[in-house]
Amino acid sequence: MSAADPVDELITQWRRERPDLELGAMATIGRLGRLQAIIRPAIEAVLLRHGLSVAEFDVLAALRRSGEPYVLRPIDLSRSLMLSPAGMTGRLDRLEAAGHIARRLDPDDRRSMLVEMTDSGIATIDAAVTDHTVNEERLLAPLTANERAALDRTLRKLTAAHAIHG
Amino acid sequence: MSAADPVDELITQWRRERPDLELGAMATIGRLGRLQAIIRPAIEAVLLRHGLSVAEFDVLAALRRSGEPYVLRPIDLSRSLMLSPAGMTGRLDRLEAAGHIARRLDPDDRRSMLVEMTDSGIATIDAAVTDHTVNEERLLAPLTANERAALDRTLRKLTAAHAIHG
DNA sequence: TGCAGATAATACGCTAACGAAATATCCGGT
DNA sequence: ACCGGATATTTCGTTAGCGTATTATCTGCA
Repeated sequence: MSAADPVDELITQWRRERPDLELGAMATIGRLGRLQAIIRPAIEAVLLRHGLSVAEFDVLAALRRSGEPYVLRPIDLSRSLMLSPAGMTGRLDRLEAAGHIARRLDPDDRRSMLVEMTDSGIATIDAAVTDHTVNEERLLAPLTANERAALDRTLRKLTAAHAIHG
Repeated sequence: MSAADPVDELITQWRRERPDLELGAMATIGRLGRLQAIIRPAIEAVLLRHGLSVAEFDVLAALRRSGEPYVLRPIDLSRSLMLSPAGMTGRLDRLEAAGHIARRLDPDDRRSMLVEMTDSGIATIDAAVTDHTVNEERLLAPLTANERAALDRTLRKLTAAHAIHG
């Protein structure tokens, strides 16, 4: 229990001011947020070397994961990335300007567009995801294999529990 | 390993397209992000009942934790909330308009302001944090006491490891 | 066949953050 | 005592998201 931990400080302050509160969950959820605050810039830094923001990476990754011919509709992308359709329009505009994707009309549905990756987009996402996975392994490297497995199991259990009832 | 888990789907797709990648960390970090995506709206919903956004709650909470007389400088708030000074100006503007804080000149440093909570601000944050902690306990309720303790230990170890070297 | 309601993409206005610049003030070394 | 660099707040311009409205198109039912 090193006192240098910012979450411990926060909890200590709350306990002094509001000794009536149950603070265990606040501590753990606080650590969760703090971990994200550490991880996120570390991930951004690696993607930036490939000229990508996390937002752009996510779109190219969704296209790459979908397999050949790397074509999806904007509505599918917005759903799979949990982004509003309006927000997806903006992201696609930026990716198109960067030359990573191209938009064409969907021959089967004239309401819709088809988003396809360019050769540049494919090369960029393949190089970026290689670095990205190495980086993510590095970020979890302080944990033992057992700790990592337990963490993954616990996170899965939590997300599953909340996915069920909401 | 229920196939309904969106993270499992994502990993399965990547494994098919890029069998050369080490994907374990991506799965765990993906679950971490997904958990945040579940937790965040649940927290927002509770705070909204008190008329607060998470951003506003964080400011009032920092003031409340600081103890009597609930006064801090904007620069201290911006540092402790990891927010730019410009962003803090905006948040304080909104909290002032809502009547939760008041700004006055710092008698000891004329560059600086002092931010103090109003009675309304104190009443609001005390009610909100009570509900908030109950809500956070509920969010972790699917886990056993052992799982919660292990999760907290692991998160602490990870954040500590990265705080040291960066 | 034709029409009502659903659906896809985009445009628009709003919000809230950031970085940089401006302004005012403080402080340490000479 | 003074001056140069540091510090605190705010303003400004930019960015990127959201929700709503708009336009075009599709689909199912009478």
